Amino acid sequence: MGVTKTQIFTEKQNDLAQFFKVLGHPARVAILQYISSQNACICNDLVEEIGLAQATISQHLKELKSIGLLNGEVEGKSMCYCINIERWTELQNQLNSFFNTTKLNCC
Amino acid sequence: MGVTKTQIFTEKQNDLAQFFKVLGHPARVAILQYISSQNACICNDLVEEIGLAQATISQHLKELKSIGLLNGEVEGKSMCYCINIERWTELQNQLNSFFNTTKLNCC
DNA sequence: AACTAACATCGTAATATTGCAATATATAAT
DNA sequence: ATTATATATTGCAATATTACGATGTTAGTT
Repeated sequence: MGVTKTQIFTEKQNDLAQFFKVLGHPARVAILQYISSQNACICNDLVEEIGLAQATISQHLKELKSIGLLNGEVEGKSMCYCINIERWTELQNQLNSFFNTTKLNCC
Repeated sequence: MGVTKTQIFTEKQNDLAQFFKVLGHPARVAILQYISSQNACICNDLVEEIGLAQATISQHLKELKSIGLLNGEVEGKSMCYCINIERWTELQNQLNSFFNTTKLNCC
């Protein structure tokens, strides 16, 4: 086995979990924090800043892009990655909605 | 390889990522939602409700416990799992803090 | 055109996760 | 004491993730 049985869950549950999963790696948390601390961002900075190989950083960036959290623009021979504000806010709301609607019944 | 290089990240980054990671599985999202929809909860219900084997559910519950999100009390021959309200709120705040402080600079 | 810089992608090794059957444990019922 | 029920743990197979070297690709430089 080893396959997550996505088919037995709702689309919302899968989406939410997918989003959590992408944020569930310290490198990706660090990447988001670093990008947000700059006004612009060039991937090569990240390699030095984070301390992982270029290929690895590129892979993490891809995952962050996959949930729409990052926009990438070509800028000369560099890439300029930045946070997609709309998506960022949307995800924060979705997440708070999950936390709030998951009511706090206790036995 | 295959090991996450936790040592190159801060404790906060690792903690936050760990928390996201635990929530990053649809079964665990579903478990939290189901528990919250009941006043009490018995694990056996979850097996029928979620549709995974008992061993698998037990494993997911263990991970949710590992970040302090669930309390488990013995109740007769059953277990009564419930959400740890304090921890729940604490995590929600931590998470919003991450979203808010990760400023929205864009290029 | 050849060269360089900045990524992206591929291939692969190491490790982690998922899921379940089998088994262990603990409590209640008979 | 034996049996039944509920949950935890163990062991294992299948798959996913992480990390990186090697190689591709694309855009600027000489």
